[in-house]
Amino acid sequence: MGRSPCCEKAHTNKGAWTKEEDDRLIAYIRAHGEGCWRSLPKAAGLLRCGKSCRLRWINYLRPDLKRGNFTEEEDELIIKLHSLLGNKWSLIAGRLPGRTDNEIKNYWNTHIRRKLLNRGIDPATHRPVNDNPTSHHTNTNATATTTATAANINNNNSSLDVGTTTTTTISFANATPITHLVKEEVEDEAKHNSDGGDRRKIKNTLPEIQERCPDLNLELRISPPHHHQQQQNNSSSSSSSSSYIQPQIQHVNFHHHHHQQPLKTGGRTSSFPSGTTICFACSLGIENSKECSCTTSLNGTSSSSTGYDFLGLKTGVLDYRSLEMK
DNA sequence: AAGGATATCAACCGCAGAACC
DNA sequence: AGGTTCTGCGGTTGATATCCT
Repeated sequence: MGRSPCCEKAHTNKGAWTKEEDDRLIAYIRAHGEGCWRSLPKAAGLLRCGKSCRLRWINYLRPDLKRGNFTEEEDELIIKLHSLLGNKWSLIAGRLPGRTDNEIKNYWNTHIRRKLLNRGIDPATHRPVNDNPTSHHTNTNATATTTATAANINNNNSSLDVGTTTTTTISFANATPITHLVKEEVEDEAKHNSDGGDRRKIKNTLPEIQERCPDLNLELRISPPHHHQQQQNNSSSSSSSSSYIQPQIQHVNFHHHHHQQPLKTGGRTSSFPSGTTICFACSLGIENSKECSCTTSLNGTSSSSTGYDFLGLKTGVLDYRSLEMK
């Protein structure tokens, strides 16, 4: 597949941006909005390649960037997300409002890696440095892990047959040996929802999607698609592979040590046990998105103030249809 | 004060999927 | 269907700042 260079390199500036270039870019995007990066430099009167403009805007000039030092909470969130997602910086950044993937990537490489090493944790595997991979499956902890994991696979049905309401619950707590069970689902979700789509890298990081966060227990329930989705598939895709039901990740159960009250959701709205119905999209800070089906938000306040789109519900990477907190 | 080592982070590069034609 | 373009991603580089001797 041939491709032309993204710009006339001979006529473009490189290196650090000047104040004037920044001003031009900001002014242009304010007037015309983002997008069409290839044609933007010329239209904005910049001697830069489109990619460079995009990067400058996204990583530095965007008005919603937070800047400043990372907080301890952000540190810990990055560590947890990295333990789940690996080097998927854009996904991690999607859960840290005001932070960019580049910023987080740099921060990881310069600060957090060292921080974890000082704690005796391998930043690549999130395991103790002296816990070599070959011994992992044979030590006593690993045995216990396997047992616990098996117990956590709560499969209501032995198969994923068409027409059944099979749900498989996978707990990420102690979930190392069952990584392969969710690997396919996450990869599928990621490849459908990742904007840039980079399966090459997803493959590289998926083996790391396993429990390394002792206080964040993520459970995935896998079951056939929702009824409405099947209808959608039937109507929109004449070449649907009806003999093959793509398993769906249905639930994420957050078992957080400090949050014992249940938050059960179903579809776009969720209900507290008391019967209070909340909008799932609102509860996750995406009340203005197309996912939002209500006009009110949790507790009458804009949940976007939380800023978090935890686990990709905004970006759609992990398009869980319901969320359950225990 | 000098200069070498190390840390930081903005920017670049190449790749790959999506979208378009 | 296949070629081309656009876009976004993660890895890497290199300029600058800071620290250390």
